[in-house]
Amino acid sequence: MPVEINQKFFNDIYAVVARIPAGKVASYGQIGSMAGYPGSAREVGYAMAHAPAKRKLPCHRVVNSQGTLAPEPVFGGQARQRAMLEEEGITFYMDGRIHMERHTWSEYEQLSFF
DNA sequence: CGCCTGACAGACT
DNA sequence: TAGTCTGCCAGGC
Repeated sequence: MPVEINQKFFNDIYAVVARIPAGKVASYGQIGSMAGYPGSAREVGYAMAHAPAKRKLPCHRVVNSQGTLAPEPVFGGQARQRAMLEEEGITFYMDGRIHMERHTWSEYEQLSFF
């Protein structure tokens, strides 16, 4: 069994990120809280930066609370990340920020009531 | 064990 | 609204 990420923190973070559905986004802080580590937004970002490709995590759906995209070097540029999100149905404001109020992911939305 | 770094967040000016 | 400062907490040295 390969070594990879043994840290429970990272594993828990990745588990939550993997559950983000297409067409939805979640902030770093939100992911941290849902994984059981409130106030660890920066660690979530660190985890994404070291996320092994094998996990196939939708890290492009994890954005900061302001709705702005990751730095240029990530995802091959913000335009690239934006394109991926738009393909999933995410909409943006004129200034380039994500329409957070409309796309932020809520666990409850996973429950099918109808 | 101490100090710096970071794909953040929220408060403050 | 934008720019700056401080708090977070694990990882790397």
